Amino acid sequence: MLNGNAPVSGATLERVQTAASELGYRRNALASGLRRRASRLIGVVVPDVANPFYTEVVRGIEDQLRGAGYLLVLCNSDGKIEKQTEYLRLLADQQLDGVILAPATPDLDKLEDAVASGLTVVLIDRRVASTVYDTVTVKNRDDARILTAGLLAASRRIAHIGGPHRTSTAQDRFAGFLDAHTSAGVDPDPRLIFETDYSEQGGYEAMKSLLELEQPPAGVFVGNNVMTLGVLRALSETEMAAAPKIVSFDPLPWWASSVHPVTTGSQPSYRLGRTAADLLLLRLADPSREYADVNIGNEE
Amino acid sequence: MLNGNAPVSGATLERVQTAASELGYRRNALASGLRRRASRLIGVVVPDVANPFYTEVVRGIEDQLRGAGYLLVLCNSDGKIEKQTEYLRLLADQQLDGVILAPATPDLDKLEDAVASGLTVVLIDRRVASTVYDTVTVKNRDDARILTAGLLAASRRIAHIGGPHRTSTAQDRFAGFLDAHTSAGVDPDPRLIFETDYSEQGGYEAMKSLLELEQPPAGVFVGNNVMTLGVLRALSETEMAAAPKIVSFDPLPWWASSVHPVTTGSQPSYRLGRTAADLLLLRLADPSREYADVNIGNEE
DNA sequence: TCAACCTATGAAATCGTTTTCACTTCACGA
DNA sequence: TCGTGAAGTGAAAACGATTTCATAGGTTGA
Repeated sequence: MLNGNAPVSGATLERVQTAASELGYRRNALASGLRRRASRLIGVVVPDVANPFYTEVVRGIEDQLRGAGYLLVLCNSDGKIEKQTEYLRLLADQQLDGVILAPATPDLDKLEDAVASGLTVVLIDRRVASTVYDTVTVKNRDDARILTAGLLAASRRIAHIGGPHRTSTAQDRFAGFLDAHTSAGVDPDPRLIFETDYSEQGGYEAMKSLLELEQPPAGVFVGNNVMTLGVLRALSETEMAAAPKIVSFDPLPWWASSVHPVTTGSQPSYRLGRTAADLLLLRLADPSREYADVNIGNEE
Repeated sequence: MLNGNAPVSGATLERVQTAASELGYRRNALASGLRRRASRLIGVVVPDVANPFYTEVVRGIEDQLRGAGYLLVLCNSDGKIEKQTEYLRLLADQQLDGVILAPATPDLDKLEDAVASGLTVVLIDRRVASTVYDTVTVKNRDDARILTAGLLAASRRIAHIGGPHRTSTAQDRFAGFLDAHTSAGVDPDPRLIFETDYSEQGGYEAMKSLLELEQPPAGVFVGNNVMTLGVLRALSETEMAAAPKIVSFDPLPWWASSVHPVTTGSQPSYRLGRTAADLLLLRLADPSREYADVNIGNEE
């Protein structure tokens, strides 16, 4: 009755509402949700909020959700499929209205389960092999190509430290890396290509290996910010006449002022979050809507 | 019945449970919560998740809550009392079991409302003028004293760029700053003392003012990490023979490798989060428990 | 054998909303 | 004046779990 759907007259409605506010009445969201089959809660599952990239994404989601009266339930999957699955299950149990998910793997099965249990899902950052989800990603391939081209302008020996090849982001960024080489007519040296797990330690070890080569690369393309932290650590441990130039995805605010300056594209993470929240709200309003696949650039 | 509280025999219970899992039965948390008057949801209200300090705190809370089967509802107050109040109200409406709050102001009234509406509250980071809350803070005064003493060992002209004096953290850190001066027998120069709002812009402007002095300070104590970003920006815009030494609260992982190195105490933010979550779980288990006021040091 | 007691079991009430439904009242046109 | 329709009202059902309650069944000791 208090949600305005009852066919009561204007005067009565008003009397009820003033009485309600005078008595300090507060609607019990649990009871309301049980009846309406909706909880006004949106889940967000990311690998790690401590990563500034995802932090900004979460921040963008929250700002957008707040306007629509939703609250945000935060979950860290640590990039592990088991944690992700467990969380999705928990979120479905809590009757969440929707979930914004940065999938740990492009594995579809687990996602299908989630959707089967009634969760509305929007994917961010990483793509999966399916077109039945709203998806928001950034221009990985283009940006990687541009960053790599910058390095190739100075030297032909460019290394690549990338994330796990099963993730679409790592694939796309590597593709951009190769694109730039093709354009420049350079054959990438396979000894300079490293695949790690997007971790600080992975970046550190890869960079160590590179520095131990007889002829270290003149430039290094690093696939994300966390690995770059490891790369910088490796660099700071090594004395060198000329350190390789570093370019990286996912900027951290301070990289310009680092001893070893890092060049990055501008990752529009905050906007990624807002866009994902928008898409989710749109789908909740109209479930039969066509699926959107938004690719966020750096323009604007 | 499915929560084990019913007086059913072992055999029957087991049969029901296997049947339930075979049918893929999932408990509806809304219905369960309505009846039990508990939602298995814990709210976290912080000024800004995009601040690495709070990010780590949130991460710690989440890790701890997950083990206990709770989910985390994240809210950014932007340090504004209105947003904080609105969120607390929303969280109470959602029948959250408890809230971990970094209070925007030491203002008690708004908090009392929240508690009156049935929310169990644990305070973090900032203290309020009341002893009826579990509180977890860090050793602000001691750390500030130690950091300042380090600067005073090199020079007697040390500046202070602090947060708003109404926050307990800013008060404590300033007190530590003064402690160090007293110990060293130095009178702080009031022209070197700045109070801002814990913002990047505030830090930037304060540092600009300092650099325009005839005799800039030899060292600067900065009250938090965000202001330090502004301080570094100001430094990078200015050519100097000898830049002032910077010490700051709340480390960012890269400050050691910055062009202008920043010295910090180690802010045990992750542990702060875990401890707060622990306290909240303890209080939920035993509401008549004595209130705890934990001060986390850097030991271990 | 029977009373007394304990345990297992199914039915029913409850949590606080929202929604449906049957019903009354009133106005209007025939 | 009566019938039709619209509009407002209050009661009751539903959401899905938990808790209480009464009852049935079984066991034990006198």
